[in-house]
Amino acid sequence: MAERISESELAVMEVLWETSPLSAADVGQRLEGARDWSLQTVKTLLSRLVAKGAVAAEEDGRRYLYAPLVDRADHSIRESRRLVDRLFGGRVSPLVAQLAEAETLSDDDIAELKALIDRLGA
Amino acid sequence: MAERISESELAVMEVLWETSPLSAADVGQRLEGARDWSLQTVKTLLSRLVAKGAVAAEEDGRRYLYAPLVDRADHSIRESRRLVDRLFGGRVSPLVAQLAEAETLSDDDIAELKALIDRLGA
DNA sequence: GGCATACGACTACGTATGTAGATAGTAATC
DNA sequence: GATTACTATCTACATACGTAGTCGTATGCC
Repeated sequence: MAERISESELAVMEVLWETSPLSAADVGQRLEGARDWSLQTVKTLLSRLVAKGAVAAEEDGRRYLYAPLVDRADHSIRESRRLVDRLFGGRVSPLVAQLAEAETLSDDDIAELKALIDRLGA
Repeated sequence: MAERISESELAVMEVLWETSPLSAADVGQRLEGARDWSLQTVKTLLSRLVAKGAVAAEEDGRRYLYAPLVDRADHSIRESRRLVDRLFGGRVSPLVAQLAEAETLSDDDIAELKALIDRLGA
């Protein structure tokens, strides 16, 4: 359950987080446009996710319906923590500071952050 | 030059960002304790980094001295952007909000962020 | 000059990842 | 009942990554 989810696998998870349960064909359909994958590729990713315990496969006749077992927020947090730990010594403000300095923070981002911090600090 | 730097490679980069240029043996020495690697492993990582264009190897007699070509801040930003884009739709505040909610933000973090945001918003 | 040592280059090997083809079973259709 | 279509399973294969051993050569010491 603590296995990492790769980038391609994440695209599949996104679909399942959006709607689930879905069949492999459904997932493939919803990925069209976003990813140029054959259905086989989607199926491989799904079975790897099942093997990793990130997705549940429930039998539905001759096919499976897939649903996420990993919570989206949990996953995001774990990955974020990893990154903050690896790159910023575990401190969040340097991350924000560097993004700000690189001008990759929009005014909206800053306003949202301000509101958030006000709430946290209250 | 835009090649990704893997996790193990990052440990090597950290050493070089700290001090450079260094010989392979120097790098190995400085990694003792942090990573339980043989010197060969360090050398392999160094040559992969050179192949990726992330590290320069300057001849120094019969050995090389290695120095980073990639800037640390640049690297951190690129990786952070990737993560924010992949997991939070490119918006930073949800990242901070989720970390806050998961209580992985210390009071110090929050204070720092507050100061930072105040500066940015000024 | 011969031997130990230090160094880079080449090779190795298991696992993860990205991407997909081939195959076999089953259900539906003619 | 035979053909067709859909599904999952198995197999495949290149590249990346983690980790390291071997080899050849140059160097320094005795």
